Amino acid sequence: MPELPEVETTLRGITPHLVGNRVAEIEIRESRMRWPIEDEVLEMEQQEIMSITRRAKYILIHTQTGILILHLGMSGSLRICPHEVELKKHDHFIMRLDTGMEMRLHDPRRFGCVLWHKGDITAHRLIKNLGPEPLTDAFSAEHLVTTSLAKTTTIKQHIMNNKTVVGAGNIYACEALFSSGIRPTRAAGKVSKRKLTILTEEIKKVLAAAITQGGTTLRDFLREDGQPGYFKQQLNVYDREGERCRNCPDTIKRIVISARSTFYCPSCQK
DNA sequence: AAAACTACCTGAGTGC
DNA sequence: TGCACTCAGGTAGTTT
Repeated sequence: MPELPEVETTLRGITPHLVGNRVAEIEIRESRMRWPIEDEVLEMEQQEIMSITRRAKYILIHTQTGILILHLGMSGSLRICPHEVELKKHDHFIMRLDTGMEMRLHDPRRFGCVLWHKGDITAHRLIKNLGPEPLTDAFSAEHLVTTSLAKTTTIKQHIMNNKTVVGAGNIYACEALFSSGIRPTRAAGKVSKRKLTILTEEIKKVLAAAITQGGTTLRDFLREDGQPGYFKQQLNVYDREGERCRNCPDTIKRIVISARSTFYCPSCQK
């Protein structure tokens, strides 16, 4: 499952293949995704793709009359390949272009979605309540301090909440908390303003670094051209239970916070 | 209103 | 080799 850097990497990878080209054919091979893929997406056929943007982990493919909203869920990926390449199991949605290439949505767990939307995207039910983008000025230390005020929920849950900030998935939430020296279990309202300021910057830094590296590869994520990302080798705590901290002699611990594996260093994170 | 919980689904890995 | 079990990157929708 792709986190924000993987989604951004995917978006950058598919854009040159799609933008400016015409959709020749849409094929729905399996409509049972998080929500059914409706036949209304066929409206894309014969239309030119104008641009591709992203809001949180939603990829937005714009045509003249509407927007295709894609989400990769936990196991989704997009591939660009020539029409002749054999389809794989779990290739559920195909967008064929007039160039002879096509984009395929592959998603074994089917937690992703494919929706067609007409009109103002900011008013869409999935988009309208989202918090700020992490890599913009809208996500500031002041914003994190304000939203954390008096919160008794853990700081990890708080930064993973899409209303606080989007794009801090499980891996990068763990990593940013490590870099900031904050224990994931600490109540959000009990983290100092100084630490929240550091955390704001570390969330930006870890996401930006991962995007630069082309996203982290875990299990089934492949970039759109099939090449793996290279970020995993520089994770400090995620999936490193029992291994030595890269910053001190202590050992990385694994705990569970709201059913999600959480990794931290007991010495470096207070 | 906020926090906690549930649901969606397949496949990889582990232990017996 | 097979079976039972646990776990996995997300998040909308429901319940407390």
